[in-house]
Amino acid sequence: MMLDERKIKILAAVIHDYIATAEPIGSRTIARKYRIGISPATIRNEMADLEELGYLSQPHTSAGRVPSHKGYRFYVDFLMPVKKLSDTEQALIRRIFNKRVNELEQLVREAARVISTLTSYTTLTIGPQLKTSRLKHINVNRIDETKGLLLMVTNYGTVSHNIIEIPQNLNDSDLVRISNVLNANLQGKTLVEITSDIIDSIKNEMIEYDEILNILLEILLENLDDVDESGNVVSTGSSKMLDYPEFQDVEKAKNFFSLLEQNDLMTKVLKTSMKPDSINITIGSENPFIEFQDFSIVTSNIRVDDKDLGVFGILGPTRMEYSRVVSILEQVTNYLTKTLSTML
Amino acid sequence: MMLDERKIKILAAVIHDYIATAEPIGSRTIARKYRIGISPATIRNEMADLEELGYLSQPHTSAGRVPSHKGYRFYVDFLMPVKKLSDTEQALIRRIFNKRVNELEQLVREAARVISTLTSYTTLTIGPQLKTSRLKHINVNRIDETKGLLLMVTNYGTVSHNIIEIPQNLNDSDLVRISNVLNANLQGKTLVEITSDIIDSIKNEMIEYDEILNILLEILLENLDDVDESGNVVSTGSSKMLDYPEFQDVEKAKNFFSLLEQNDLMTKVLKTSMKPDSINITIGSENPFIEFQDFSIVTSNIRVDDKDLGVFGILGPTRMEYSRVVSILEQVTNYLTKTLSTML
DNA sequence: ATTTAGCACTCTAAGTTCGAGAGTGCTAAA
DNA sequence: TTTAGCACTCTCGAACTTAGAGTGCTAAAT
Repeated sequence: MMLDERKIKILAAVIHDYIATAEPIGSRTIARKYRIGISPATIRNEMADLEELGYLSQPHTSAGRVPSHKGYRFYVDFLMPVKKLSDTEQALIRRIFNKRVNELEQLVREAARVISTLTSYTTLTIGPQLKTSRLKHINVNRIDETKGLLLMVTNYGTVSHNIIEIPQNLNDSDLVRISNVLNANLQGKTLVEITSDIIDSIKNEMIEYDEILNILLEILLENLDDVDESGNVVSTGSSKMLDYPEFQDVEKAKNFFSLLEQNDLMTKVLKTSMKPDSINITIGSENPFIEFQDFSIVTSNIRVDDKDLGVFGILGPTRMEYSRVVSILEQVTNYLTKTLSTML
Repeated sequence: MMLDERKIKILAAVIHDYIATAEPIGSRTIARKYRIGISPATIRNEMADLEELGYLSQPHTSAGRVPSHKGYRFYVDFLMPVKKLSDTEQALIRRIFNKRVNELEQLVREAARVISTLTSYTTLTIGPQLKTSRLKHINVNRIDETKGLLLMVTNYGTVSHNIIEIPQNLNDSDLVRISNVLNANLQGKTLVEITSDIIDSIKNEMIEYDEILNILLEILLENLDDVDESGNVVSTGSSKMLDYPEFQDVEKAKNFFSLLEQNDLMTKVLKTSMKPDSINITIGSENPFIEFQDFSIVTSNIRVDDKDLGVFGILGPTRMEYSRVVSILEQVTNYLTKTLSTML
C-alpha cells in the first residue's frame, strides 16, 4: 500500500520531531506544532494506520509514536529535505582544503575532524586499502654512520618509513645501488604482488648485499602484515555521543565505546556498508552486524578515478539528522576528491 | 602527631578495602576481614581519631569511612606494599621490547598500550619535546617527475616527512646539492635554533634554488608551529574508565571524556606533575588543576642520558591501585630506557 | 463517508512514605 | 583501656500514589 499525502505528512512530522527531541510524539503535539489542518483524533487514526504498516511504533500503550527503521528508511529515500549548509559551515569545510597539504592521510584526518565537528556525531575513517596501493618509490637514505631510513611511498601518497641498521661495510653508493635495484623491481607493484619470486630475484641480483636486503625485505613483509590486520580505522568525536539522551544509560555508553575499540569489527562494518553509491545509509537493524541495531551509519566513499581511497563513516543513533549528515558528507567528499584528483 | 601502629594498621585496612570495593568501610568490616585483634568499638574510636587528623572522612554520619587525599598520601609515602608483577604480566611487558623497533614513537605507543592493558586505567603519553630535539638528518628525495619528499629525522628517532612539489627545472643532482647544504647548515640544531638568520644564509648560498627553498623552509616553520601547539598527547584505554563505579554517573563520564579531549590542558597537567623523580604521584586535590580533583595521576619520565624523551601518565580515580600502577610503570620505563639508550 | 469531540482507560514518571540495614557515638561495665 | 550495649542517624530500595500524556473507541457533526 502506498501512503497517501496526509499519512506522509504525518510520518514526516513524527520523524522530524523525534529527531529533534528524542521523545515519542503524540497526536496533539503534531496538531499543534505542524499545522496540517486536521484534528488530533484524525491524526490518531492515521498514526494507528502508519503503525500497522510498520512505519511507526509505540514504546508502550499510552505513549506517543516513534519512527521505526522502516519509517526512517522511507524518510531517507523519499522525504528527506536537502539541507543547505550555512555560510560559516561551508567556510569551515573550505578552509581545510585551502591549506596546502600533500598527504592523503593528513587531509583525510582533517576532513574527518571537520565532519565530526559539524555533525556532532562520531566520524570513522579507513584510509586507502594498502593491498591495492602501488609502490611508487622506495629507497634507503643514510642518516648517520650506522643508521638509515627505509622509505616507501605509494601512489596514494601514503608514506611509510622505518629506521634500520646499516651494516658497516656499506658506503653511500652501495645504498644508491640498492635503492635503484629495489625501485626497478618493485615500482608499480601492489604490495600483494610482491611475491617470494620477486624477492629472490632481487637477492640474486645483489648477493653481495645479502645482509641489508634481508633486513629491508623483512620490514617490507612486516608492513604487509600490518595491512592485513586492517586495524587502520580511526575515529573522531566519540565523546560527543554522551550528549545524546540515548546514551544517558552508562551501560549503553560503555557498549558504544567498546564497539569503537574493536578495530576489526569497525573495519568490516565500514567496508560492508560501503556500496558503489557515493553516499550510503544503513539504518538500525538493516545493518548485518547485530551490534549496530541501535545505530545508523552513513558512509561516503572517497573515490578518485575509480580508485577507492577510503571511506568516511558517520556513526550515530538511528535518530540521526540524516539530511544534515548527508549534506555535510557530500560537501566534504566533493572537495576532497577534487583536491585529491589534482594531487595524485 | 604521629600515628601509632594500630592507627596505621586501621588506615591501611580502610584504604586497602576501599581501593578494592569503592564502598565506605565500617568498623565491623575491618574487625571481621582484617584480624587486628581489637573490637569494632575500639576501631570506631581509632577511626574517629583518624578522621579528626584528616586521614579519613565520612560521606555522611551513618556511613563507614573513606580515605581522604591526605590518607592516600600517607599510604603512598609510607605504607604502600611493593607489588610483584606476575610472570605473565612480566612476559607481556618484555614481549613488546623484544620486537626490533627502531622508532621512539612506535615503541612508546606500544608501551602505553601495555600499561593501560595491565593497569586498566587510562594511559597518557607525550613524546619528546620537539623543541629540544636536534635535527639529525634532512634531505629531499625525488619520488616522481613532479614530486619529492622532504625528510627530517631528529636525534630522538622521530621522523617527519612531507610530500612537496618539485619545480620542473631541477634535476636530481640539484636535489642532492640542496640536501647537502641543508644538512650542513641545519644538522645538530634544535628546531628553535633555526632562526631567520640561518634561513637567510641558506637562501643566499643557493639563490638559484629560491623557489624550492621557500617551499622547504615554509614546511620547516610549519612543523615548528605544530610543536608549539603541544597537541601531542595521546591517550589509550579511556573506555576502561566506564567500568569503575565512580563513573557510573553519565555526567561524570562525560566530564572525564571531555577532559581527555582538551589536549593542551592534558599536556600542561602531564608536564607539571613531571618532577625530577622517576615516578611521581599526584593525588586528587594535590593537583593544581581543579578539574582533576577526583583523579589521581601517576607519571613516569622517560629519561635517557639526562634527556627527557617523554612522559607516561596514568589517569585514574583517587581510589587507584597505586602499588600496582607504580610497579608496572617502573617496570615498563626501565625496559624502555634500557632499550632507548642502546638505540639512540 | 469522514472527521471530530468526548470519554474511559492505560501506562509512565516522579514523588512520597516507610522500614530494613549499616554504621555511628556515647555510656557504663569489664 | 577496651568492649558490650544501645539509642540514634542516615541511606537505599520497595511499595504505593498520583498527575499527566496519550490512546482507542463511540457517537455525534459535517
